[in-house]
Amino acid sequence: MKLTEAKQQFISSWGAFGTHWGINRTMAQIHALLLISADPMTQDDIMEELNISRGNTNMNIRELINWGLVERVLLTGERKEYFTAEKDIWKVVKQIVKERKKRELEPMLQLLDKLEEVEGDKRDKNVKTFVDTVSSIKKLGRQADKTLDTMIKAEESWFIGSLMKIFK
Amino acid sequence: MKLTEAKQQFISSWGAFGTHWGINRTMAQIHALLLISADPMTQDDIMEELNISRGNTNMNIRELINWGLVERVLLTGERKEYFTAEKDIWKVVKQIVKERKKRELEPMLQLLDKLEEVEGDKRDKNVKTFVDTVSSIKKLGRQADKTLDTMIKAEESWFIGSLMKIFK
DNA sequence: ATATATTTTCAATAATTATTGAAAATATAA
DNA sequence: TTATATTTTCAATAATTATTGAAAATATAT
Repeated sequence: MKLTEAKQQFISSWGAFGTHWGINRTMAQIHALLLISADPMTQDDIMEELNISRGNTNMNIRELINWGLVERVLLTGERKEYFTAEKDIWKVVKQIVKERKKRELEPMLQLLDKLEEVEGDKRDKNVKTFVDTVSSIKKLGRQADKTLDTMIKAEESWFIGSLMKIFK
Repeated sequence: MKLTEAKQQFISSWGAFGTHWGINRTMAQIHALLLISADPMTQDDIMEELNISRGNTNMNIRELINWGLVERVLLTGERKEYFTAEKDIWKVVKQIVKERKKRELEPMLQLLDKLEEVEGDKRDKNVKTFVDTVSSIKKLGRQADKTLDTMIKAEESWFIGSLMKIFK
């Protein structure tokens, strides 16, 4: 397979992958493109490569910057802005986990705390089922939160190395 | 907070949560409703509770059954079908992980295998960046795949207990 | 200062995805 | 068997989300 075709396939399937994770296709595609590009790219480069409009490109680059996955690069003597993606995949994964934890897991845990204090007699099976479900989700969620904190601080070798030896 | 309100909040935020994970709102809401309901429910019960149409309810129940999160219950002497959700949250999480691994991670790994074999001289930095990126994603992906296999086989106590002691 | 390049915004539009509801299919009862 | 209840399908429609493109804002050069 030629490089051009391989790049296309990677970008396209990374985009499709993203949509299963609540990320819009274009954002994932821009990320993919920057991941496999040796040099930083301008908005115009990205627009041309992916055949998308200026506005779309701009908004999705901003969003990638918000997620901490892409950064602006200033090249001396160049007027245009250049963009590049973090290439260390472990760092990328940790950054995504960190953001999603903050945006999704933590608010959910806060809500569950409130819901657990529902009024009513626990001898009522409807109350009991509700409270039990909420409690068990909360318990698992809190544990996930802690585990993810550990992971965010860890080196890649933690994941690649030790984990499997211990649980084999 | 009253049970009715708490239920509403739980269902609504579980639905919103789902949309960040590529699951449609209604499917997540039906799942939430069944999770916190003491007794199995019919399609009509669900339709009424969530204010959604028969077709929508039916399709999303089917999808939840495909995911292995909901099952049909036959009550003696009843003509209608009843549905109930697995209440053990650890089992639910494992089931979701299992399905997503199969549907998303495994196909992605297969693709990466192919892409890694791209033609071209690795001294060309474009080829090198592409191959290096693909390889490192693959490496992490394979490790994740193994780790998730271990998790799927494990007891909840694995997650709640040992993991933190080791990595504290 | 003015001119030009570049980035950002956002209303209009397009594309995608979810939902309805009624007809068809299936299952159970009489 | 026929009648009735229940489930399933799916074309039409609604709702949501993504994308465009041109105007406005900003930045840099002359």
